Amino acid sequence: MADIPTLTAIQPTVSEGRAADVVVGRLEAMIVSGELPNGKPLPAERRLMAQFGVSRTVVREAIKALAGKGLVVARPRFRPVVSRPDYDTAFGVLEGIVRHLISQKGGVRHLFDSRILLESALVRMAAIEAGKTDISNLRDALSRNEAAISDSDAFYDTDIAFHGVLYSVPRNPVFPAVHKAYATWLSVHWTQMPRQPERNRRNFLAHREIFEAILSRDPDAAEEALRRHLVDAWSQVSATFGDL
Amino acid sequence: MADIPTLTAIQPTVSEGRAADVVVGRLEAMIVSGELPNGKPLPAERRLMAQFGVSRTVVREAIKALAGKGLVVARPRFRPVVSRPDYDTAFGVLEGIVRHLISQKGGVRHLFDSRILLESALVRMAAIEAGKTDISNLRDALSRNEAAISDSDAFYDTDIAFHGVLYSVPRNPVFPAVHKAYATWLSVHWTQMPRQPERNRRNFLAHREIFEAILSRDPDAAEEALRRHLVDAWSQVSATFGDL
DNA sequence: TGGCACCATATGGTCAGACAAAACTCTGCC
DNA sequence: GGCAGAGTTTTGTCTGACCATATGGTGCCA
Repeated sequence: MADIPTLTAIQPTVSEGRAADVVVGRLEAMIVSGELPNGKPLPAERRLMAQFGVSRTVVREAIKALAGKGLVVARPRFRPVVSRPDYDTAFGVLEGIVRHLISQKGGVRHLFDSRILLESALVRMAAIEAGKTDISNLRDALSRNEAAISDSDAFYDTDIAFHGVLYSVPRNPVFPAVHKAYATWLSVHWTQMPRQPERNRRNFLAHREIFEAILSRDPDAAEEALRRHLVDAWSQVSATFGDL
Repeated sequence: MADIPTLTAIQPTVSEGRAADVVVGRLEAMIVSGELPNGKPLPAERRLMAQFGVSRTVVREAIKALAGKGLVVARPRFRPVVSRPDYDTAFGVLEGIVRHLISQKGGVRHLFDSRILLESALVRMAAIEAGKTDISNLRDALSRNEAAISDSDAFYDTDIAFHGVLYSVPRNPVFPAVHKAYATWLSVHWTQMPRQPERNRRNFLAHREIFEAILSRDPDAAEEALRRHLVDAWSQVSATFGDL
């Protein structure tokens, strides 16, 4: 045996790997158990090094790793804040690497195509089994969308919100998180596009078409309308940015 | 200005934030540009600190951050290895947090339901526009699946492979990566289930049904068969594990 | 000549202590 | 009671050091 002495003070059973990993494991456990309450700042580094019997180097590496896992959010000069793992932070972790991915050739296209496929399935589902609440949410989102036609910024927000309702239909927290991720990752291109009320109206009409197909419980028509809408949106994007 | 002196040696324009972030940015650029070749180990920490004019502390934090972004893979006592960002490593980054997510109540269920929805869309697509190659891949995967009915381990692999062909139909690198992620994250439960040839045969028949619906270019039948298959698979899982 | 054991060195992992700058806290004043 | 300022914490970074292991070369032996 004869393992690193400092480790024995922490976790005698797990005597392998880096000390930082052990600290990470400990902190993870304390976060999920609620011993470190969500939203509260982590204890100070010096307190942690005393608590775990390791040097500050190790503590800081552990915190870095936690931040990479999305279990804490760390602004530069501030105390890291605990954030219990949820689906949004999961996709938040992807942020960094996805920025690289979409900057590669075809990256945006691949991402957008995946959205088309997923959202097609969602509208089908909506057409088949949307409940009263879903319909009502859709209707509200649609009317807000219409009201914003002359204000391109507001239209952008209500546009996203309308599509967002679709992602809420399955009552599965994975999908809203996916929606937020799509909105974030694709916003770079979308917000840079020239937007006129004319375009907004066109998009609103597409939304209404989708809504009406869902209302008539016609999945094929709903999917068809959605695909037309998204393909059209894509052609706007690619007309602006050229080869992606 | 009067910024940190060590930073001026690195990146005069970006004089904000932590020195480690600057190093991260530099290394990121060197990785995507290919200056640091994919698969090759990173330069030694002491070399990097000389190159960037920072202390080893900063270099090590930068490497940690890179690892968190999935741009390098770092085994404990070995040199970190450069890994150009791709869709697989993107989902690999999620590994840590997803383990927490699926351990929460309903986590596995949410993940599996999202798979059902996505895969439904994929079979529809396959039924509509699968090419000769896709059909042939499907057929091969199916026959390998049949041949493995009596060997549960092999059956498990060919089962995953069969579903994997579905994810390859859109010719979009996002989907194979998603498939791999699903397979990884759900394997914990799947491999622990009691598996007999009887069950394998049942699953194989479901696969064949899906394949034949695709062959007959019938998206509704294909989706229907797939949903039945996956819902059945889920009932096996939940019968084994109870409340998830 | 070729393979293997062994040793020197390079490198990663960790520690201790130090200092500047920014954040936090508490106190006293208005 | 609210606010400004001083003192205290805390983070970010640096330096220098030590240990254990990975790596690479060297010489021995078959």
